[in-house]
Amino acid sequence: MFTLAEENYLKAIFHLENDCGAGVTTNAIADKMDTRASSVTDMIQKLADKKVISYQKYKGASLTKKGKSIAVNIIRKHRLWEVFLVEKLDFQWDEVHEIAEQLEHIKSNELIQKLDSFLGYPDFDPHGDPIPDTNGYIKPTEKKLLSKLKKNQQGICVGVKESSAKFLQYLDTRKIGIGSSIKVIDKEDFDQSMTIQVSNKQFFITKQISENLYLKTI
Amino acid sequence: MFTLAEENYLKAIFHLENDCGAGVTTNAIADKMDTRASSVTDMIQKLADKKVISYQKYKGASLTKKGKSIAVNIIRKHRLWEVFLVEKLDFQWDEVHEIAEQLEHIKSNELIQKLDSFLGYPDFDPHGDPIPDTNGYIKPTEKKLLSKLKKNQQGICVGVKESSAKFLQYLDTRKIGIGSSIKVIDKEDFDQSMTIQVSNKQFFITKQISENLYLKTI
DNA sequence: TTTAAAATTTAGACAAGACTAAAAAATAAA
DNA sequence: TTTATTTTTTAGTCTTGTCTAAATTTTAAA
Repeated sequence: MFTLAEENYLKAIFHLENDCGAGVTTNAIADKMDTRASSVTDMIQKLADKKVISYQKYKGASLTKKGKSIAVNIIRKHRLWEVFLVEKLDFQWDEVHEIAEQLEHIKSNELIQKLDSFLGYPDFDPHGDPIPDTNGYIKPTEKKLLSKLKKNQQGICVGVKESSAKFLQYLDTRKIGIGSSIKVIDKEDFDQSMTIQVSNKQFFITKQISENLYLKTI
Repeated sequence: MFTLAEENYLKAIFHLENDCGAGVTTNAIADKMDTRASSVTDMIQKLADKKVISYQKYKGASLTKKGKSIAVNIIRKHRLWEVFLVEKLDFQWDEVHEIAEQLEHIKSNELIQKLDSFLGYPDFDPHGDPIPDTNGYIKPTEKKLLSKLKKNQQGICVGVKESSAKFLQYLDTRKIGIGSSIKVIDKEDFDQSMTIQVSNKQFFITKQISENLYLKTI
């Protein structure tokens, strides 16, 4: 059985490995977990003892099969709870992350199986992230960052990379959400800023925004 | 903010104070929490510093207004989650206690308010225990232990005192549940054992059973 | 390639929450 | 009321997870 702290480290390492490839550095983890490098070293040594990560001094860490399976299960729980909060309890999509951070640590396989069924076996969470199945399988999705699109290309918004409340609220005020159709009207080479069209309205957005919106192109 | 351990102590003290009157002894708490008296002493000193219990050396502890309010809120959360698990996720009443023990510590007032609304503002949990309202008010119920009834008296089962899975399963196999009509057919003075009738069937039950079933007499 | 800077690890300390063993206080029995 | 027993508290230790400061290793720069 794993402690709350251990579970959070595993989750952080999973996300870092996913975003930046294998071999996660101590500092990267410290940064993500908002803690000190020395604390991270302590913990990854403990996790290596437990065979959930492989680790060599000064060389960074990466999840073992077992570690990955634990991490994916936590992510599965997190995303299912987010669906519950939005679909059943009428939370907004920017309000659910923190609560799901707590709920993801509740230990009961039967609970998650029943919750999944109650929610109708959803495929995606409210931010468009795929929900791993019972076996930890994550359906690969062909999604593209809005920032990668060229002038006149368009797509459907299928997810957000960042899911901070502030960013999500920014999107809300512009009526951008999962399912929105977005077209690049103009793109500035110099700073990657864009003019986009979302259902008849045009917006000017910075690179910071376009790098955090996932589209499915059509 | 209170830690998980602190919350569990407050809850235990609340229940003990409710069952046996004010001034809860160190040993009683140790017993309930399955820990050592010395650990309890450490904790109640900390809780006294935080003004959630009043405590004098060797004299036992009792909750302050603030402590009681925290304890009741945890109990409110526990019972609402139990309703959710049984009503929405189709758990049996003997399966929900352990999961609710975890869920009761999730911190979000909005979550509980929305859960309450989602469940239709239930008054009782699946074991017949009243659910405190937002202000911590617990509706007083006139319920009586089955063991207090005399021969030929009867009532409706409105709750259980103990809610261990084993006891609840015992009741299940005899088709006794919340709402069951129970009549005392015979009572043995010597050991307080009883013969009771539940919808046409008669059972022999020991004192240990009758002391854990609450009835509303009619 | 040697030096400087950055990243990582170790050493030692601390708080929370538990434990054992021993001391002190309260209660029950003689 | 004095003694014996039970209850409670204190003292000291342990584990988990964190921290700071210092030492070590790796990487980047000159």
